[in-house]
Amino acid sequence: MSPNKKVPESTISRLFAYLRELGQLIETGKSTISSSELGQRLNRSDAQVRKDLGYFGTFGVSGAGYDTRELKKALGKILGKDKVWKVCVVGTGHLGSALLAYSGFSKLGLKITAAFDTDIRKISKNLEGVTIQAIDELRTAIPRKNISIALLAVPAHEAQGVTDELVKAGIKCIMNFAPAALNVPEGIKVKNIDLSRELETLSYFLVNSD
Amino acid sequence: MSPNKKVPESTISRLFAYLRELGQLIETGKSTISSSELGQRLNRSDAQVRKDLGYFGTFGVSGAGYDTRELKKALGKILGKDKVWKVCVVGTGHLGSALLAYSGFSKLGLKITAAFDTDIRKISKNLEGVTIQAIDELRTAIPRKNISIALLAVPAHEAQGVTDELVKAGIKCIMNFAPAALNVPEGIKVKNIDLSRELETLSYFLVNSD
DNA sequence: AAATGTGAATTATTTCACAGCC
DNA sequence: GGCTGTGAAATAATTCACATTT
Repeated sequence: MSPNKKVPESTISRLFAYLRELGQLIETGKSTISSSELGQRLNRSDAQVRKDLGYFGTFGVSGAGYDTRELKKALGKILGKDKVWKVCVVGTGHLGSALLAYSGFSKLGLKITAAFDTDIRKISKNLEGVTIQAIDELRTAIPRKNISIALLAVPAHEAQGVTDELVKAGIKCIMNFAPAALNVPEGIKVKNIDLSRELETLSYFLVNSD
Repeated sequence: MSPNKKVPESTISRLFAYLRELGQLIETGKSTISSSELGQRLNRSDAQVRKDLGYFGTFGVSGAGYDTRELKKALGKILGKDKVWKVCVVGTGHLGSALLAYSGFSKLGLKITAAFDTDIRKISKNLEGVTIQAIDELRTAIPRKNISIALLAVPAHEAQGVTDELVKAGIKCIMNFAPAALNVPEGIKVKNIDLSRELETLSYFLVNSD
């Protein structure tokens, strides 16, 4: 019952929210939940919850709802939470360092395994248990360590160049924190997190809210 | 020619990208640009660029394209970049501190004016030029300092409680970094930045990409 | 009775395509 | 000829509504 129809990215994102909520529900001893209650907790409609789940199969019981434990297990499987993916951080400036210091990765099924920087002075320094390597080593280190995700935290003008290197090294996913539009070949996933832009959009709301 | 039709949020977000690109184009001495070239630089179609701009008026010249300087000025006005908005940070843990340390806010038209935390040991400490205040002071400090944006970087279980306080204090926008669904009254803008979830979604891609 | 699963309807967003202007 | 502005068409996402199951 894998997705035969294309699944919207927003659905995937919500499934992770459901998964997290289910974890909490289980902790509080709840063994069953309806789509409407689960939706309510996350400010979503019951229909949306059911539709989202419907992309992947049938998990509920008519009249009763969903078994929290079962659904959590099923979602975990679907979303790849039963695996651990290796991650590297590229760029160890302000943001890169903050990412390296973030302790929540293991709970997300991610493991930071390498860090790269162009700044010669930083190389071989140890940051949060990871030794910073030169960017040129990325090409060999990524396949050797079997890293599939790169967190790209370099300045905008370096982003495309580094991306090309990452692609050559065989990276599968890039989470791009630089305010730059990256070009990558088919089959490589780029997720853009442009915090500045998100912040800026608030000012539009403020201008147009009176 | 203000938005008579509802403008998609995605359009607003792209307009900021256009604005930024225009800044760079002007620096390189480009005085005119077509929708297709601007789009190309940002991996967007020419039609999308024109449609986005079309929500707010007509800025181009048939056959010639857009005057970079004029368009930049017009977009800046539309998007509220000619104003400065005051911001507070709530929660001065790992992420909150990183936000306080981020130096790019002024370029975004934002000014960090206050910081709040529940941890008594942190109160009255100075962080990046801002004195940390107790959460209870938020209620009076926000209206007094005319703060309209809150960056919410508290643990998930505190998020709703703090949000209620922020709302009472008259905040207009909340950028929520906690993995929690916030309830706010009509007219208040919440922007959710759930970095964990974004990271998690990559693992779904990896599971389903072979 | 309660709640699922799902086609159909609705709404939102993007792309197409072309008349009109410079 | 090149390029804008914009209705119309296509595509995507969400919501509705209801037949069906327990």
